[in-house]
Amino acid sequence: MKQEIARSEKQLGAILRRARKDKDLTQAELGEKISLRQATVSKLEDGAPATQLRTLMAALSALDLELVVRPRSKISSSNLEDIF
Amino acid sequence: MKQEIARSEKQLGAILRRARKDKDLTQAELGEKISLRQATVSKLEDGAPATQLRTLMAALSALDLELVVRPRSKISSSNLEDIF
DNA sequence: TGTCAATATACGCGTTTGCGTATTAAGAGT
DNA sequence: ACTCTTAATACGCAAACGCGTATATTGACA
Repeated sequence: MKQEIARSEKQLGAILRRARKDKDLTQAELGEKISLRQATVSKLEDGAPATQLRTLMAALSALDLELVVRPRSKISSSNLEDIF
Repeated sequence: MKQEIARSEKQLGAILRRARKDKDLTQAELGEKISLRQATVSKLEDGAPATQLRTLMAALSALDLELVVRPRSKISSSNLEDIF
């Protein structure tokens, strides 16, 4: 899986949605794993800015993902190393 | 700057605190940049689990950081220190 | 076009945010 | 010990969360 960059709640939600679908899970199934409602997963993936950190971390955990914090790259869409 | 891994709100808060100090900013100064109170920055860095995504993303932006979502590595960096 | 699965949205509720304002506690240095 | 800066905590408030429950709405496909 490619490393996905998120600089906004919307981007983060989109990444989570893709990751969930890659694992062939429905929002309800993911919610089941982490004791959150399907509706809550929906809002998270939509990128609702007031979503709680707890919700994000739970989803990441269930999807076997982790966060990396790093300095912003010059080019947002991709890595320079990938180009050259 | 090395890439820091966060699997919990607490770890995320600790990373943000280090990044802020590296840039010689006080909580109040960081708050000023993103129109959040010093108290709000304090809670974020403490790893309050119900902190809003908006708050996280704003802080990352002001610190010129970005998030990367990736599959979990086998051994987390925190565990590495315990082993060696 | 109709059906079914999946996702988005709604209501009332208890909880917690971030707010303004302010105070308290902790750290660093002389 | 004292001072100055910085960080943590407190109060009351409006807003939004995630909850249970339930209902739209969407999308895919026979």
